[in-house]
Amino acid sequence: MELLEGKEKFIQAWGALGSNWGVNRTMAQIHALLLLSPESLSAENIMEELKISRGNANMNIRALIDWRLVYKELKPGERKEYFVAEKDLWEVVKQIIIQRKKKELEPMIKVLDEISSVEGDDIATEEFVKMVREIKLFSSKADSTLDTLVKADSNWFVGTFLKMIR
Amino acid sequence: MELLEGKEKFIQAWGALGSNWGVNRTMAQIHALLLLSPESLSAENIMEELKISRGNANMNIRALIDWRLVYKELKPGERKEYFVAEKDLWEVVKQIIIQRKKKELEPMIKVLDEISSVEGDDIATEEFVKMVREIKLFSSKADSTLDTLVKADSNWFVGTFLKMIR
DNA sequence: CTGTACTTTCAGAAATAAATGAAAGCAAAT
DNA sequence: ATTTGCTTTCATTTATTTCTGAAAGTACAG
Repeated sequence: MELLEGKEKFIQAWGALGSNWGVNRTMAQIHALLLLSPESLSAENIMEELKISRGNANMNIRALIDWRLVYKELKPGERKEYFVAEKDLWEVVKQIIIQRKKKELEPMIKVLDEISSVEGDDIATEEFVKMVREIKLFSSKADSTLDTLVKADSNWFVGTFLKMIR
Repeated sequence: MELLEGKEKFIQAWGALGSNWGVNRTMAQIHALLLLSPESLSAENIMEELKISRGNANMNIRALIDWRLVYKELKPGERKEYFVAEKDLWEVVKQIIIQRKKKELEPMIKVLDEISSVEGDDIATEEFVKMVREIKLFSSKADSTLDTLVKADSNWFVGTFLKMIR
């Protein structure tokens, strides 16, 4: 296989994967391109390689920076901005967990808290409250487990955990 | 808060959560409704409660069954089909992991295998292959870790794991 | 201050995903 | 063999998300 073909395939695949992970296709493709690129790339470079518009490139680069999956790099003497991907995949996964936990899990827990104060003395209400409490308990556990996971370092994760769990 | 209002809020929140997890909004709402419902519901019931069309209800119930998050229940003497949600949340999470791993992670690993055979003796190719191998290694580790996780039982997970990890 | 080299914004266009509802399928009941 | 009660399909419509490109913004250089 040719290098160019391989690169192309990787970008496609990473894009498809990302689009199921709260990261849109283009965002993931930019990340893929940067992952494969040993040197940093400019917005211009990215637009050309992925054949996307300036606006699209800009918006998604910024989003990647917000997610801390990409960093800005300023070359001395140059006005243009360059970008580098976070290449430590464990760091990438961690960031995604952190972001999505904040955006999804935490609001859910808040709602569960609110609705567990439903009042009424009938069976239906009791059952509802019981279920909600159960879900709340599970979510809280998931939340703290993820916190711990995120604090754990990469080597620990891939090494020790795997052994322990077997 | 009123029972009805609480129910409504939960369905909304679960729908929003689901829509970020490869489960579309309506699918997640149906699941939420069934989670809250101590008895099984018919397609008709679901259509009414969520105010959705027959086709929509049917398609999403089907999908939930495919994901093993909902089961069919046939009441003796009745022609109509009834549905119940999987209520063990750890089971729900497990199913989602299993399905998404199959649909996303495994194809990614396949692509990584393919493209790690890129040929060429220049620096660029070498760097490409190195990066791809690294990603492949990480993905395979994630894959087997998830396998192990899925095999572990709920109590072990929420209990022992949490203690161990601290 | 003015030009230059960039980055950011955003209204509208295009692409994609999801929902509708009527028609077709299916199988138990008569 | 036909009706009846329900499920499934799918072409069309509707909603949502993403992308474009031109215009506006920013800031350094001369």
